[in-house]
Amino acid sequence: MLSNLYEFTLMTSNKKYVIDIDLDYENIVQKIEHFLGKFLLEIYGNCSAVFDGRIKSTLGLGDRLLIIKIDQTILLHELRSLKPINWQLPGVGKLEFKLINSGENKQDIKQTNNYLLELYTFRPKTNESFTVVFENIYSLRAITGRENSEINIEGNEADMQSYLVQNPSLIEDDIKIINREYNTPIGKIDLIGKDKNGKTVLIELKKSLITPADAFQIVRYREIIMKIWNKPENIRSMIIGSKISEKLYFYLKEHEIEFKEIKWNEIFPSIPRKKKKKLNDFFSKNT
Amino acid sequence: MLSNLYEFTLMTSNKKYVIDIDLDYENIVQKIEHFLGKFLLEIYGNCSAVFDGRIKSTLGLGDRLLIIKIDQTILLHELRSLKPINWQLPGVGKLEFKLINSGENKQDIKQTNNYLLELYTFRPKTNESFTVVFENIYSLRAITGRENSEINIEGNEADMQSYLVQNPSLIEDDIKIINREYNTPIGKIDLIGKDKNGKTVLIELKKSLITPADAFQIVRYREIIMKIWNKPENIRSMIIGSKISEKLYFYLKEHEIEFKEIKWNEIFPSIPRKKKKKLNDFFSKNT
DNA sequence: CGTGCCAGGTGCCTT
DNA sequence: AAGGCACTTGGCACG
Repeated sequence: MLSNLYEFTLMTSNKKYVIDIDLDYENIVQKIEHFLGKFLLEIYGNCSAVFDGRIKSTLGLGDRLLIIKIDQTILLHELRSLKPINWQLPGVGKLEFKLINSGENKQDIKQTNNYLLELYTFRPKTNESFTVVFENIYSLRAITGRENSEINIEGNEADMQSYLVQNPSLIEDDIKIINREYNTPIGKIDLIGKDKNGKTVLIELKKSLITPADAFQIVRYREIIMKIWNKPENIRSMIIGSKISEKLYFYLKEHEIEFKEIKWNEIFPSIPRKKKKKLNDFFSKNT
Repeated sequence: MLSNLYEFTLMTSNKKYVIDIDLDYENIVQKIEHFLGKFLLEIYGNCSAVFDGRIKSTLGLGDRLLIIKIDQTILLHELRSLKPINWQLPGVGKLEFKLINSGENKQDIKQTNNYLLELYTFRPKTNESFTVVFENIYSLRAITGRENSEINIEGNEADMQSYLVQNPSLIEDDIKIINREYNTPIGKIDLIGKDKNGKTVLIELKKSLITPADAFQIVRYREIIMKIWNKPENIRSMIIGSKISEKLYFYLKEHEIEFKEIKWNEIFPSIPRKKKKKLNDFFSKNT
C-alpha cells in the first residue's frame, strides 16, 4: 500500500513546488509521466525489481532510491555502495508507470486499496526489460536545473602519450618517436619509435597495472606490423607502465617484450597542470 | 551564496521531518555531519568539483545531485547518463564539510555573507582527494531505511559453466568434462575436457562477444598446460561463445583455436529459472 | 594483500 | 553499426 508519507515535490533552481502532500491515487501515474524526460525523477521507497536481458536479476524488497534521469537512464540505488543495484541504460522504447494491486486475487484496484506502483521499461536495442514495484513510497520528487558540465581531465593515457612525445628520453636514450596512434587493421599502436640502432620500437602505453590482455595487444601489433611492413628482424616491442606483476613480467621477457617502468604518479604531480579560473582554491593538494 | 531555497529534510520509512526550512549558516555543517555515516545524504545544488588521484578531473559549475551514502561512498550525478560525473569510493579517511567564502578577498565569512559549502574527502588507500563546492544549495535531505537486499542473478558465466557441465554434448559429442576452474600459475581454465579420441580440450567460456584478449588467454593456457603436463601433442584449445567477429574468427583459426558457437540467449530462456515468492508477477516476459 | 578475471561492465571514438 | 580500447574501470574470489 502506498504510504501516507507520500509527498511529491518539484525542485527547480528558482523555486520549490509541492505538487502533492497526500496520496492521490487517481492521478499519480499521470503526474509522474508528466515529468518523464523533462525532469530528473526520484522515488524513494520500498521496492523489489527484476531485470531481464543479458542476465536475469531478481531483487527482493528493500528501501531504495530510484532515479530516472532526463535521458531515461534509470538507477536503483541502495543506501550503500558505489554502483546501483539495478539500472537501465538510456534508449528505452517504453517507460511505463502503472498501479497494480498486491493481492493474489485480482480484484478491482480501487476497491482493494492495495496499491503498488510498477515501473516497467523495455529497451529494444538490447532486448532488456526492467521492472520495479514499489510497495511503499516515502517520497517522490522531480528535479530540474542548468546542465552545464565542463569537465577537464588531466593525467589520462592521452596526456601521458603527449608527455612522452615531448620527453622521449624518458623511454630510452636517443629514441625518436616517428608515429603516434598508428593505425593498423587490428587497432592503434600508441607510439612507434626508432631506437639509436635504427630498430623500430612498438610501444604500448598503460596507465595502470599491466594485464595479460595488454601483453597480448602488443604481441598482436608486432605480428601485424611484421606482416604489413615485412621487416621481421627489426621490430622491438615495449610496454610502458607503472606497475606489473612479477609473473607477467617474466612472461613478457620470455616473449621478448620489453617492460619500461615509468611511475606516472611521480611524474605527473610535478608537471604543472593547467589551471582553471575560479577553481584555484581547489588546488591545495599539490601546493 | 546559499540559496533561499535551502531546505533540510529527513526521510525515514515512518516519518518525514523538516529539519530546516530556511537558512541556518551557523549550524549547517554541524547538522550535516550529524547524519554522516548513518544516513544517506542528498544535496542538490549548483556546484563545481575536483577529483585528484589516479587522475585529475576538474568539473565546472552545474546543477547536480550529490549523494553521500552510509558507507561514505560519494556520487555526484548530473541530470543525464548512467555514471556519476564524479565519485569517491568508500574508505575515505576524512570527510569534511565546511563553509568557505567566495570572494577573492578573504574577508570574514560572517561579514561577507558569501557562503559556499565545501565538501572535502581524502581516501588514504588510493591517495585520492575529492572536493565539491556548492555555490547554491536547493535542497538537502537525509534518508534512512531498511537495507534488505537479496539479489539473485542468473545467466552469468558461472551459470553457463554449470549448464555445460550438465550438458557436455552441447560442446561436442562424447566429450567428458574432467576439470572445472582448473588452476594454473597464470589463471584458471574454465573447463578441461577429454574428447572421444582421448585428446585434452582446454575450454574458455565467454558470455558476450569474444575479444582478441580472450584468444590470448586460451593461447597462454595452452602454453602453460603443455609445459606443466608435458604433452604437447594432445592439446586442443576451444573458445565457446555466442558471438565473434569475422576477423577474430580467422585469427583463432590461424592459431589453431577452435570456436564453438553457443547462443546463450536461445538456451537460457528455455531453462526453467528459479522463481521467488511474491515476484511471480514479474515473470511476464518469458510467459 | 596481490593476481586474475568477470561485468547486465560503460563510455568514447573511429571506420 | 561494429570494432577497438580506455576507464578514477568496479567487484569478486582465491592463493
